[in-house]
Amino acid sequence: MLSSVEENYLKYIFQLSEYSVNGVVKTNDLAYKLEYSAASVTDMLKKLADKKLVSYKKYYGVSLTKSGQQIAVHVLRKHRLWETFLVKKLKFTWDKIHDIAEQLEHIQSDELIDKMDEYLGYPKFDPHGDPIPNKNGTISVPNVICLADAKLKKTYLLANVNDDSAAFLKYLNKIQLQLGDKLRILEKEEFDETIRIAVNEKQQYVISREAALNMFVKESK
Amino acid sequence: MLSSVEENYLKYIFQLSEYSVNGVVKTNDLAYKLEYSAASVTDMLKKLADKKLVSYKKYYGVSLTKSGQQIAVHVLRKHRLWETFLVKKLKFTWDKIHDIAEQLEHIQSDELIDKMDEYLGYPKFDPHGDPIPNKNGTISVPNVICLADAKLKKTYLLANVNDDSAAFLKYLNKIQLQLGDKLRILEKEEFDETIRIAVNEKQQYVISREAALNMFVKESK
DNA sequence: TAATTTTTTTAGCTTTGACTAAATTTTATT
DNA sequence: AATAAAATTTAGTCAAAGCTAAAAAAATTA
Repeated sequence: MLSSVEENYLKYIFQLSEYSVNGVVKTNDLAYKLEYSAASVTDMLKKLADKKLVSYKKYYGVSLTKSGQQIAVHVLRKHRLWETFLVKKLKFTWDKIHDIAEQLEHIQSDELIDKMDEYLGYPKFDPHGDPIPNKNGTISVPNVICLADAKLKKTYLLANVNDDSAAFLKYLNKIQLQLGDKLRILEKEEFDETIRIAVNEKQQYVISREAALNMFVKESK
Repeated sequence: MLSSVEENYLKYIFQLSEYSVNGVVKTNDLAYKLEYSAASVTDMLKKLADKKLVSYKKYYGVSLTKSGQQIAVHVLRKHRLWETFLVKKLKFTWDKIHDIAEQLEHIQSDELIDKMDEYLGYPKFDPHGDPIPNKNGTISVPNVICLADAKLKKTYLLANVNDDSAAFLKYLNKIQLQLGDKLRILEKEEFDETIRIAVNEKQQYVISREAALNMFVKESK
């Protein structure tokens, strides 16, 4: 069984490798992310390589092995399920949950996380809009993007909402927004990250970042 | 901020001190409980004494200071709230929750535990029938005992039930048991820990240990 | 290409919190 | 009271996981 520290290394290697060439992560980048010295990171990478969780080549970089990736994805699954729990059940605001989930993700119990998944109704996205890997480690990467990431002037269809609270549903109702509706991005305000949209080429609304994070859209052809 | 290891020491000192004279706990007893060597325990006790969390006298024993006790009770509160959550919300059986709660009790976030308390409806007892300290650290020690601990031949009044699941309430209904009813303990079966009771000097029922753990009684005068 | 800068690794140190073996203190027994 | 046994502490070791400073390799620039 791995320590939480080892789990953390794997998780961050995974996250950095998503934006790197060939999944190879540089020692310094990882050190920066973890806020450790590069020397400490080098040490740990050698240990993880001994355990066959990463392949590490001196002065070149590190990438996850199959088993290393499985563990990383499992940690990510735990992290995102806990975040979902904190927001959906305990009514935390989405900006306060990261540090707590950072601790909770290292609790060791498969039964716990599976029951939590069921309790939450097998959510596909966490409160930040990130996909939650399922029990087998597959991450649904549908061709939808979070409305918060939508491009200016483009038109999208509302594909998914990630909040079933009464308040949110009421809000959607109020602005007459339904799954399948056409959304055109008219303006993105840098200051408070609100988004002005036109719904079905008719009414215009200003959408807060909180709301946008719960809405997922696909490109309209 | 204390490490989980330190928190654990304080928790176990507290628990052992409840059954000791003057709250003084012996090094060896603590070592046995923690499954560590006595030498390791001595080491840690010196460190905890430096931090004014315990008073420790060589060859004599250790007891908690005021601040040490506050922390111990807070850890106990977390442990018991998490156990309650696991049983009430995630439908764990009461015998599987200890090891998970042992990990969860060290998550650091007051906001989390207070929201959890609220979410659970401020329960007073955990699934094992142990009292849950409140936010201020006061442990309600009502003059009730768990039915599972009731003495043979004695008569009690049902004072409290610690399970509001539909199934349990339906069960209580079925055996026509209500708060305030008189329960006489007719027989305690060693083999499976079931208890045979007479309700209001009339019907007799065999109560399973699971059920008895959720029922709290006070002595009938 | 040679020199310089940046990145990465090596070497050696620190703390936490375990361990065993030996020494000491306390308790129990003759 | 003297001795034996049990409990506890001291001393020294180890692994995990961090650190800094110095050395080495790679990348960049002159």
